[in-house]
Amino acid sequence: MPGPEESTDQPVSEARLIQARLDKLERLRARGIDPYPARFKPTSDSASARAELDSVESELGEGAKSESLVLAGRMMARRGMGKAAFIDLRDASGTIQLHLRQDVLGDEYELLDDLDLGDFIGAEGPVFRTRRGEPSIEVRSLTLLTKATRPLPDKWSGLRDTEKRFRQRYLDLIANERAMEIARMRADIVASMRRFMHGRGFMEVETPMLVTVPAGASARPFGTHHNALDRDLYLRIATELHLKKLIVGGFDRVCEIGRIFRNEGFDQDHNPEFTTIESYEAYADYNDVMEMVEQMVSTIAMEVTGSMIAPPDEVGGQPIDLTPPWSRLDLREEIKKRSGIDFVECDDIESLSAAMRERDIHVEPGANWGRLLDKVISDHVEPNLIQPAFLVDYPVEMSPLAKRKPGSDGIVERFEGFVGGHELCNAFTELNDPVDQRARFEDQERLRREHDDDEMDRLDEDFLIAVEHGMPPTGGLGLGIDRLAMLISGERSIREVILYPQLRD
RNA sequence: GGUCCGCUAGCUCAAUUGGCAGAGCAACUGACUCUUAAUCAGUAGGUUCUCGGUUCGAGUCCGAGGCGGAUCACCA
Repeated sequence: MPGPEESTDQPVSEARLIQARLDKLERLRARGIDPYPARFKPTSDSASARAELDSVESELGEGAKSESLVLAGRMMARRGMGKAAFIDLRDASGTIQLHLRQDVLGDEYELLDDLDLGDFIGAEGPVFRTRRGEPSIEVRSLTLLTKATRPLPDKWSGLRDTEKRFRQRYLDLIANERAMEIARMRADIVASMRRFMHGRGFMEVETPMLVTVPAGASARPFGTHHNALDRDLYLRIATELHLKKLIVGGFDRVCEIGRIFRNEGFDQDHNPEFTTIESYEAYADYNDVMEMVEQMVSTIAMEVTGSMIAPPDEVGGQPIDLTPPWSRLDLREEIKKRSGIDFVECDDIESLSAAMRERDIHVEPGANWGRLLDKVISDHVEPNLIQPAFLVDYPVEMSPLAKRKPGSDGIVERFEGFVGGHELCNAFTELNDPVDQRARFEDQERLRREHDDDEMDRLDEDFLIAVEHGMPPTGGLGLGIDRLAMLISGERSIREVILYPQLRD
């Protein structure tokens, strides 16, 4: 973090802008005004004031004035005309104009000389409509609430520099209305999701982020160290195994909304820390989970935006219709249709690699079979799934935690949900056969060694012991909340839906 | 990690072939009692991301680095 005031490094012109504000600060103090008063209680806000004006006008007709209101906010613009002035006041509900007159305010009008754009001020007075029709506060009392000593970004052009927007998100929020809109939308999405899950009887829990075995997904973990125990720990890469142990413990519907961490690159679809919801429901299977996902996502979209139609995934593209039911597509058939590759025929690394090379799909040297097939899916299938769809029934090789599908050799009851050409969720009928689960983990460990792949899932003995005690039939889900926020807001970069995205130092 | 693009005043952006670094907003001084990107007159404000090189002369060309973005690879 930079020091408090790096005046020696500061460009001269910026230092002069700051000094001008500090000079005003001193003048104010000299006049006995506290530039940082401890308390101020607004009785209204800009949106309520506008509503109040509509209400008194409908009652008393044009030229009506409300009772006196008290508002507080940031001064965003000023238009001075000598003995009168207009100020645009921004608060959390919007913006309203203040009208200040020297003959009304008397000595308090001089306060204006020492105010700057960006200062927080409080104003008291009735709301009225100017001759030009602008709802305005006729200010009878003006109070400085907080002096800002740095200048704001340009009031008209806003803040475009992406680096500054992400590193100093508060400036983005102040300068760009869209930034605030997205942040609100994301908060609404999470709130709506909680209502939905709680309404379905899910108990929301919190499980450890610091773990001794980073298991439950294929990903490279962040490592850390516990000093008192002198022991290496990892940041969780999934919440899956802890939640399933709660199903073993007897809860039949649990979920967790929380941050997980994957030590991988970041780009417009990936951030090293991101948020998921995972849920586990006893006596449900993956068909029940599919139904829940389409209900949940469409309900959230409706509650947050008032529509089940999400913006197109690209400029000029088709709007995305989230209305249930979503298509169920057999994975094997879909891969065949899109790439001509049949993974049942290409059942070893050599034949699959050969089929991929024929189609100019990059074959990563040393990759295992599941990883290769995943590459085929992400190259040829995923980009075509614009309207919401579930890809259903995955090969067991790439799904170590999913239950085998009865009567289908080598296939598990797993699905992934895709929207706008991106993966949204991953779910399965959970594997609860402890002998099979142990064998699957051992396969993963073997693949890790043979392919030198440190992203393979890890054997978690505590989890295996729990499953050996008996986990009822369970349907589980993992869904990316950042991706959901991108979908519903129509933003193409994950950085726009994360308030503080990862950047280089 | 590869390739490409960008970085100029607090903010948004200009700068011709390598030839005096500019504008709008913000700031400062003054005028102005219904403006709303207020208006009018004036003033000031620069490590052109950093370091090195070529050149009489570099914002501009070359090399290295930093940060950001796009794309490819990787990361389900």
